[in-house]
Amino acid sequence: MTETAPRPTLEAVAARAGVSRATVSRVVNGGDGVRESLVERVRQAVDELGYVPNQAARSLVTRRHDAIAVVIAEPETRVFADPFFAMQLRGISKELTAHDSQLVLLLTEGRADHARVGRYLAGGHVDGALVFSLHLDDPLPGLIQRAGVPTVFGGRPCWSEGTRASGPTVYVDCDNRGGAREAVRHLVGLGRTRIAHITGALDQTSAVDRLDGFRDVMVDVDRRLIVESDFTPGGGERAMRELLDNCPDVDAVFAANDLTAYGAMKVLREEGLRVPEDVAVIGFDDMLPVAEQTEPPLTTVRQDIEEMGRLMARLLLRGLDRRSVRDGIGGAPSSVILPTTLIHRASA
Amino acid sequence: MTETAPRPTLEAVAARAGVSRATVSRVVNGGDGVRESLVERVRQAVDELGYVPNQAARSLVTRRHDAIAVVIAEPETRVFADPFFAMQLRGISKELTAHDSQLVLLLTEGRADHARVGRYLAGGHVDGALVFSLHLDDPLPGLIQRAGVPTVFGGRPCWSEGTRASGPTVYVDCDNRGGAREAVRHLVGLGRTRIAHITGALDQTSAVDRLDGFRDVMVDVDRRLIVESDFTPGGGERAMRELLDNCPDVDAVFAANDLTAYGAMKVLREEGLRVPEDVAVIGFDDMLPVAEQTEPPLTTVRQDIEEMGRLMARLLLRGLDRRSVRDGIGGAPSSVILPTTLIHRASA
DNA sequence: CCCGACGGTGAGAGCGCTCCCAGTACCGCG
DNA sequence: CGCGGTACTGGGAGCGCTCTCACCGTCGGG
Repeated sequence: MTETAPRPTLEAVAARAGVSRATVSRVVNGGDGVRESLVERVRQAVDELGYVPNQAARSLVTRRHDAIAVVIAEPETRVFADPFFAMQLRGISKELTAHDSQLVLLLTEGRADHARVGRYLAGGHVDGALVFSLHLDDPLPGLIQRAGVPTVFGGRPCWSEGTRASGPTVYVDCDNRGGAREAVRHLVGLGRTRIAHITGALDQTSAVDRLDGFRDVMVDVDRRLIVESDFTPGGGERAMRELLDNCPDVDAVFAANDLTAYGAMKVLREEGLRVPEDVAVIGFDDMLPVAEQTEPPLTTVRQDIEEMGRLMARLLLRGLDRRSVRDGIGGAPSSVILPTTLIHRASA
Repeated sequence: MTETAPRPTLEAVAARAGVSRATVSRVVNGGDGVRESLVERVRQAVDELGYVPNQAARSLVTRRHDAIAVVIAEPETRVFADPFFAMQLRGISKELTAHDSQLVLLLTEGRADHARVGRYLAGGHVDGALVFSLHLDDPLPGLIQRAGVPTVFGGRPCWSEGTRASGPTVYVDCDNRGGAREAVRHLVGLGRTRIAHITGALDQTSAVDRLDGFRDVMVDVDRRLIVESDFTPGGGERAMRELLDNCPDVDAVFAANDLTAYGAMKVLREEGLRVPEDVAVIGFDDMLPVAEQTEPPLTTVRQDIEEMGRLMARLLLRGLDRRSVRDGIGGAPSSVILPTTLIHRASA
């Protein structure tokens, strides 16, 4: 807790370098159109004084903040169990850093926080927002778009009634449905016939899409082979038990994510069933710490989470740049669906 | 990506309410010393116009930002495997929200980023900083303290030579050493005699402190019973293998954290050893998703991670408040060591 | 030889807000 | 009735920066 010293201003640098404020400003912002000898002199003055621009003053006139908000709306404890957000954040952070922007993190739980987030975003503190983890009937996306902040969503947002915004929605997602299809087809190719699906939390589009992918392949599937769950290991355990009770002849499981698969495999082991001999298991996400640690290692659908984060940031920043050059070349950025890959390990 | 509308200014609100800018400002900042009827009128004008103060303009004059930086310096991928940071962040976020402050997240990897972080903090963008995950010989803490930003560290920082700052250092940590002692004593109480320790990454004080705690109890321990590791599940596996090779008679393991314990238990199971009958295992952290999912459920030393985060934020904010009231009552806040609790589950 | 063009440079006007200080109205009291 | 307070309220300066625009010198072309 040291005392902060008063910081030198542009004026001070100008005085020391024997030039005007305007010239120093030009140098600090790139130095275009300033004689080389002067640039040098100003640079030196900046160094000597340890000058750092005052961001508040700068924002006041430029109306830019070089900061974007990351909103994670996760009322549950899933955030902890799941390295998902950490990886996305890492990707976002990298991209923003490269663009000299800051990351303002807004964690919310419960609706009460929504108003606060809406107010903050509307307050023009940031240039844009990256929004995650939306659930059905969540008023947040509507709130945010109404706040007029450029936004990119992580995962296809689902709109609750009437909150649907007018403008185009930009989001980044992976090909949940296609990935699921590939996983299930792999199980079919293995000769499995009683293939089950443990779903994710169905108030999220990712879970719904994966279920749809499962259904695409297993058209007339026995209803009891689809068990609703919630993306957690505990949920996976419960679902697997229910599955074994109802369909003891199940010979393959496609779980909505790796954590769920982990829970399911735990139950299978407890029940003395071998993976993959008796029951083949496939997960989703390829969360390394989980997928590689299971016994046997988990076959799973890989999505590049960090890349998704990076892409979201890039899309947002590109949109901001474009806007600032008065809608230059090309239209607004549009959504991106990243491909998935099936990673073959031992569990299927 | 909607277009942002021009936002109303104080002036506009003043005009609408038929008062002066100063009065509106007073109302917006609490409304003390303004006639009730006027307050009402101004409030209404604010609502009608949807006025939100311009933070940049405000910061420019007040020199406060209502934002604090959270610096996570984690070059490795540990961040992903470990819900640790997510939980701390949650705690910090809660506390900051309650104080109307924003959280600026600075993720760094590698020394190159350090300069950037130093520059950012020195740039006076935030009122203070919360810094995590320091390793030995890390120049970051020195850099930060020299930047003159009020800082609270997460975990006892270790200073590399010569970077030690002059002022007092404030940090929040749990009682790593005491917790370790309690765990090991518990194993002793169970009648175990060949008690091993798998350490964490010894370039972090938490790992060193836990090792010290182990040594406090196991004074003349067989050197081979201490195996250096790195806080990861994979590291735990390797360490456990080494342990079994060198000391097949080991009958208890105190692992530096739950993840390591998990890896160790995996190897024990593979080797056909029963937990806790043949080898008792204790972890550290009580990371719920891990500790409750192991087989058998893990006995571990619990630290309240979210509370640590919250406390760090509270300490920092308190320091800032105090400073602003010109060093009012009491001195600067000092470090806090939180107690740990041994959670008895089935593994020991 | 004059004029316009052109690369540099500096003066000055704000950006939207807070805060100091001067001003106004109204009260009670001598 | 006037005076000193008390309780508000408004005017204005100025936070540190960017950006427009006027200005200066230099150069080339007519």
